[in-house]
Amino acid sequence: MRAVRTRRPRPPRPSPELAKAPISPTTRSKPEEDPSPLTLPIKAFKLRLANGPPLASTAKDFKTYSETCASLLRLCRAMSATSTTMPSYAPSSGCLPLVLSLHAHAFRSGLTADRSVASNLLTAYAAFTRAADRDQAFRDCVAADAASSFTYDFMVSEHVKAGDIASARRLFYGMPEKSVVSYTTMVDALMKRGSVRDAVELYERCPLHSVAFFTAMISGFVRNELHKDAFPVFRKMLTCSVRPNVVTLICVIKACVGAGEFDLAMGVVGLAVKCNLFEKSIEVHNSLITLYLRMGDAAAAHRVFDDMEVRDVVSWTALLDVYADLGDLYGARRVLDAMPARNEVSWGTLIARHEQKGDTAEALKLYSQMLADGCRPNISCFSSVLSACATLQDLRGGTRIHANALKMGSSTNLFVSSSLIDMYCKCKQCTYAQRVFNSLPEKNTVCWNSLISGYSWNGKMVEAEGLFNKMPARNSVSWNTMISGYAENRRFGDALNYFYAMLASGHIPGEITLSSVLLACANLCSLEMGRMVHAEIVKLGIEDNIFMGTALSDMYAKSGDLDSSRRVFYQMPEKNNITWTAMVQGLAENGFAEESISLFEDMIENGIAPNEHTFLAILFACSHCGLVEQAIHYFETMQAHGIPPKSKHYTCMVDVLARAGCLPEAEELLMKVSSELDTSSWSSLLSACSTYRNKEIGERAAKKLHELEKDNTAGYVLLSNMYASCGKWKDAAETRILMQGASLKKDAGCSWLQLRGQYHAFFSWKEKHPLSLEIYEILDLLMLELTT
DNA sequence: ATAGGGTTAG
Repeated sequence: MRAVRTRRPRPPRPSPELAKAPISPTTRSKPEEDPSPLTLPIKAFKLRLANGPPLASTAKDFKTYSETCASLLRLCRAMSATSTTMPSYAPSSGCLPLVLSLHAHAFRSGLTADRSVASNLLTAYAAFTRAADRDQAFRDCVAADAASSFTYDFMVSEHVKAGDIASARRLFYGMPEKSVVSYTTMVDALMKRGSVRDAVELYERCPLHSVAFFTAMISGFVRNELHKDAFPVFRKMLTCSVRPNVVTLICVIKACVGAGEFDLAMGVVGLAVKCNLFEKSIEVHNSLITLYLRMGDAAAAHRVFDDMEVRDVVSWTALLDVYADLGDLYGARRVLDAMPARNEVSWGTLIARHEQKGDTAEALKLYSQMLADGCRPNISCFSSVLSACATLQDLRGGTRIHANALKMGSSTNLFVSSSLIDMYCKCKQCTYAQRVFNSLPEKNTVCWNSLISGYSWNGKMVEAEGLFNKMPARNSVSWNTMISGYAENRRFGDALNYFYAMLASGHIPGEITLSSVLLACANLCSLEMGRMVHAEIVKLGIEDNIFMGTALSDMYAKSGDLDSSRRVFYQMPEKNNITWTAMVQGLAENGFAEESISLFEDMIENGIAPNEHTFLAILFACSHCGLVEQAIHYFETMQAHGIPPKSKHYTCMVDVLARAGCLPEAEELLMKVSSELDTSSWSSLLSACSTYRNKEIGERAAKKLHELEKDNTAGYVLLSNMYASCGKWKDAAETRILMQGASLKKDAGCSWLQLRGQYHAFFSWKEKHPLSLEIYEILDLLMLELTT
């Protein structure tokens, strides 16, 4: 024990001025008026030590001292909250010596075993974060059989606060009589660590009840996103006639919101009204705002806000979210400006909403404004703003935010690092992403998924597959990532193989899985598999889902089963512009050009906004019917809709004109926009030149094509064809030789079919199918059957 | 024991 400096050189006499005497050297230079009444008891106590009778010599006296000391300590703790602005309030500035002195005295007097003294010493040392002294005091207590239930409860919560759940657990199981307080502490700690199973086990074994205990379970389930599990606890609480309080109510409402159980929520609110629970609680009102918002009743949410007598930042932020949820980001911004005080959550909400709505640039701008406003970004904010950088592929911005996160110590947070991995991958920096991933001390499935998805986004399926095989635990997102990754990289067969593996692993496919699988089916023209997926969708009861319907209708159209495609389309209860576009396109590509055009007109009449893909489909339809006038009309309509034509649209228009024989017009259009076009437009013109035997334009087109792309085999073939069609056999032959000289070969076209899960490809000349001899024999037999 | 915001798949 250290010697305690309790006496100052010149002990002040008790007099009115002395009440204002400085209590420690650090405060001596401070202005005499003290802003807080908190220091007064400490001064009084110091005076008592300085001038009063010697310290207590009996347990009773000592109890008075130690209790005084404990209450002083509570004051110190309250003041230490303001100790950053006022250093003299820091707990070390005078109280600790008092405690040490009291402890020494108690030790000398053999009073450490007094229950009250022991527990006050314990709390005192805990307040000064002197863990070793605290633990010694606890051991003294136990040895002297002076440990009360409170002592144990306190120590359990001390260990929990220090994050030492193992010690807390050991202590808890060693408790002679477990109190409901310790049960509550343990359950809460376990829930916060995500050990839901352990928490539930304790809950089921606990013979005692209290509001806090039940509430801790409810909030624990909510924290772990197991909203539905919270309801039985609430029900049990009511059957045990434990009255819910305000905190319970808040947690239960949150559970209802999370589970989407709004009827139940209204029942709970009714109950709360009956119990008079939410009269003047700001917190309950705040949670009501969010409840009504999630119910889709923005007006009611607003009313709750308006009716509140006192509002805080949370109320205002919830209101901001009401506006944002209605899509009124401008209104949300106005709320932010009108708020009496903003914090990082208010800014973060607005930023997240802009990011979600796709206004990523504005999200980044708001982020800078937030920093300028003096708010420190938190985990959520980093996540959304990094996500914005990912969509913008803004590597510089993303790196800067990475630096900010590093500085704030948030870079190893799993939410932030998942976003970082995603951001670096979207910016084509897989190495950095991998580095972020490697630097993580602990990884969760989301990080793994992010990196896998990042590699597949960059077309690196080998790496993606390697990670997928290595990861310790997979969820359905992991499977979806692989399946859609293969579908995106046009490896449709692999996508289907992963789908089979997913089913075998016992994961239930969801909308996302099935839409990728349908995309694969559509591209493989695998009608059989597509029908199976359709059946699966009906079985899962999600056939009315707009994504499912669109993907199904598209799959049938691409597989050539237009009847089924139409049936799905017309039975859909809800359609969006993508649904309509897919159908228009399906009809166009299958040669139902008139029907495609009339469906497009229906679409416009129904007020569905066409997009660039819709127009591409309709131009395609026109080109196949030779409807030049119509095509020009739609081409102009498109621009009137504010959709700038892209190279594919020009290609299509050139194709329309060229097919109809308007070769000079086609060439003129091409020359006008040539720089933005890809080579296919020139190929298309060249091809038409061979049909219409136009040698002059054809040669110009071929020249242009050659300039743009030296290795384009199609160009040589087309040119050669054109010469052939004009009867210029010599030129045709020379072109072929030229092509071979450039060591180019025409890519072989092929067709394929699926048989018992295996794909068989058929080429026009090379690489004969291994069974081609047999196949042709059968074919001959069939032909014979048919003709006789 | 507590209200407001967040990451990966289409």
